[in-house]
Amino acid sequence: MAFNSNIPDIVIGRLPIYLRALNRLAQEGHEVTSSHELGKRLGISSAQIRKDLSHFGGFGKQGTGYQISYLEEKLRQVLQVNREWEVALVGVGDLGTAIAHYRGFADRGFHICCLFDNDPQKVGKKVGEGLVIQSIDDMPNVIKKNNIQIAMIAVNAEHAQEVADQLIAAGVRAILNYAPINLNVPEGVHVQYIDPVLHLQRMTFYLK
Amino acid sequence: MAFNSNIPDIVIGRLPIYLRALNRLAQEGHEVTSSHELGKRLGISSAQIRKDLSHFGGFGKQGTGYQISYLEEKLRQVLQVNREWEVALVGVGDLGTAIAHYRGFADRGFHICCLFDNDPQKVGKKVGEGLVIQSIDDMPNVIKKNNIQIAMIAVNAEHAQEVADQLIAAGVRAILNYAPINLNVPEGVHVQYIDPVLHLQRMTFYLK
DNA sequence: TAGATTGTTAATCGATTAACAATC
DNA sequence: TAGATTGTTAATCGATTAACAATC
Repeated sequence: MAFNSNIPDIVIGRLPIYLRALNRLAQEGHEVTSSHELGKRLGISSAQIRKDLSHFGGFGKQGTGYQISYLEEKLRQVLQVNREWEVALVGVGDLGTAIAHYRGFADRGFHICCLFDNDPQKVGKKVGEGLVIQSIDDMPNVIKKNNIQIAMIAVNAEHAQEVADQLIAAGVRAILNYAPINLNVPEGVHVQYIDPVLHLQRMTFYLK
Repeated sequence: MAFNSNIPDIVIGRLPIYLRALNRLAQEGHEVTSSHELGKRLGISSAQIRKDLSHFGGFGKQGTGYQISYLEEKLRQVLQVNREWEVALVGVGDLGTAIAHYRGFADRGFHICCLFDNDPQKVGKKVGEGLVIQSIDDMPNVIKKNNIQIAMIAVNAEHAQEVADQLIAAGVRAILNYAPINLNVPEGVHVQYIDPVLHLQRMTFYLK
């Protein structure tokens, strides 16, 4: 897999969307689809879908389209989601607790394996399926020992950068940040942001 | 405000990010900033920030930069977030409950004013600050009566499109969709998506 | 005044789309 | 074979960046 360097990030960003749509099509009983059908569902041009996929190989057949199960498998390979990933969650307040309870992560291959909080009152408490909240002081060691590469940050904006720095120092390479603040991270570390208010603010521009 | 039609959507999408960073700078005690400082924090070029802002007017001063409180005010005007918005939430399962409890929406001007669920067992129950879950059968009337323009969908993927159709028929023009599925909506209706797993899948591509 | 930074134009860069030969 | 759809190239479109006059 020597293609990592060439592919635009914006293309990578669309692959999970394609994969999700394929899952759905399969669930609905389809076995085959086309760039046209997929594009119609997603509001994306068929040309773009074909172009995106062509970065990784020819997965379709002229005249018939794509076999869904095969394309799913290939996209999972490309995205490296054909395995289970261990994920650390830092911050177990309201938001962190909700995340810890959310089934959607484990269902799709992301297993939350450890929880951290800096509140001594919370340390030792159980959340959800028997996960015990650990002290944030132990975070670096736990991350290193278990070779955890992915973390979610659900602490407040004031502590998010500090937590990120510690996570990265311990070896984390991908961060999903729920704190409403931009993180500064070194080259090679990936950050994605979840801030629902940003999405709402983007839409109010068009209202009235 | 006759600029709505000309501005690229991608520019609109960055304005909330600028606004968030300005809030933060103000909180840290800054009174003035520059496109360079802002860009450094956000990982965006200063030229892009100046270009983006220039779509809406000249908010800075040569030599000194931008007065933060003034720029915040202007961006809030542009985005129409200098007021409170009423938001409906559909689906009060685990995820919906977490959203209903989350303070971040109200804190930033989005007031969740009504909850709907199709489970008769849940209807009538209170969630959070005295909000009562209403039947989804009453949704159209409540939305219309209160002139609600924004809704969040937290039902499962199977019901999301149907719920969206009903919301739109009742007058909703902006939807924040937490269901892991793409929605087909008519022209003039805006949809934004929250699916944290998509963000994780995007990052695993780069790992190892 | 000298230094700094804006707002804007023109140049560059990159992403999307149209079109079509290949082929199932 | 006829019809359909891919994979790919070239053309178009749009977004980002560099550069600088204006000016605080």
